[in-house]
Amino acid sequence: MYKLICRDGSAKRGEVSTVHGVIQTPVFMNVGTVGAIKGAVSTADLHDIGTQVELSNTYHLHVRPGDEVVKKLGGLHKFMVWDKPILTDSGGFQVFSLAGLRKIKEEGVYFHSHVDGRKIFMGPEESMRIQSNLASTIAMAFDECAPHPATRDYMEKSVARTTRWLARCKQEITRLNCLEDTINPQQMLFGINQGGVFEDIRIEHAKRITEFELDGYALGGLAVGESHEEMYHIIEKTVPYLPVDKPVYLMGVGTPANILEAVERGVDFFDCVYPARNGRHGHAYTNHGKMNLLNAKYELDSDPIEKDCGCPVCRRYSRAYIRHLLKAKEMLGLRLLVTHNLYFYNKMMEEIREAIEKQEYAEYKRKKLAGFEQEEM
RNA sequence: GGAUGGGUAUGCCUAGCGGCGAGGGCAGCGGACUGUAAAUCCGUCACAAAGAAACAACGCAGGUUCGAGUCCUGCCCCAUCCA
Repeated sequence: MYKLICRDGSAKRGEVSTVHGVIQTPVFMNVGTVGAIKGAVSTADLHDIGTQVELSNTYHLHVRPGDEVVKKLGGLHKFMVWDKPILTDSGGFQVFSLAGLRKIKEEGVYFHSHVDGRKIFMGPEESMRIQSNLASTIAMAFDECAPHPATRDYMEKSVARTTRWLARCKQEITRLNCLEDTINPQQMLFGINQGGVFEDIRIEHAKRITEFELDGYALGGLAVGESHEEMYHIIEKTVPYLPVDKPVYLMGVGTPANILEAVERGVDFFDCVYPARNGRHGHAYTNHGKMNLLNAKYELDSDPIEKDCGCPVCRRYSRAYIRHLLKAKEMLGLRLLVTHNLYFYNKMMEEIREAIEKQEYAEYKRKKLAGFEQEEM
């Protein structure tokens, strides 16, 4: 259930009530693809840094350890020891990212497992069944995340198929939620809008998927190679065709700046591998932009990543120490950086929610973006 | 003193067995990454250079050869073993 608390321009401040608690939106979901945030960050750590929703992946958990295993162990929440909401991505993104290992058909997608090469079939029903076994709070519809660039013809056919798949997803999850041994019979379903950078296809598709009366709607297939301007334009043109009383989720996005722009255009949910991956790769997010702690200039820098940051890392450790850990390939270095980055994202979302409530979003966004442009401290 | 094995570029390790204008790794330095096949990948790493051509450099000195990091001789170092 989505409750719209207030609006500031197109920006929305809302709440999503779920069986695993209330999600304050706009929200950034922390990505833990295989049921773990890469970088050795535990679910206990996630509680400390204000994470509201964890995101895991249908395809990856199906390959290993297997969704049946997770179900036997009581579902993903119990398995990974996380009692707040979990959103599972459907495997649709793997249709895009594992392009060299799969074949798309009307019935679904044939993958070669990236782990051992064995053949895996996943269609809408399979994806829903897996997600039901995982018992996530929110399941995503199985879609094709189409590549960019794509021809108009390809996109039209892909989107039409994604719509047909959505009908099958809806039917299957409705059936699964009624079964007696379903762990989470109140599992929610979000549909996914596609269409690449073709505005009219996006809008037409938005109208079509809205008819399914789902729990939320996502914009997929963005940030896959198109320019920021194209992405913002598509968001701006498509969001008005999605219901205002349902959460809108911009999948896989993005940089702090991307999020600030998308919130202004009415987006409620985000997720991105950036804070975790870039953290593992030595980058720290700050209010003054991104810093690469691997750079030689931090060798003797005894300051924390960010002086006024309230995260558990900045309260204790210096840039020089974290740089040393990264150089020494100590796992602790990755963990500290990823923890800081996720905190940074979570904190920014908190500020965003506050700014919308105060009807100061435009000003908040302007200042925040200006800060990112500043020279590093 | 004798035996054996070695000395390869900018710091370290290493490939090489007559066509080398010398390959790789580590370390260093820089960059990329957007619903995670990513603690990954890419670039750079003698001098000079916008780039191209050309040029320096395999412990040292000679020699054989059309051609030597590679073969031969002497010497200098290093390691291990024997006195």
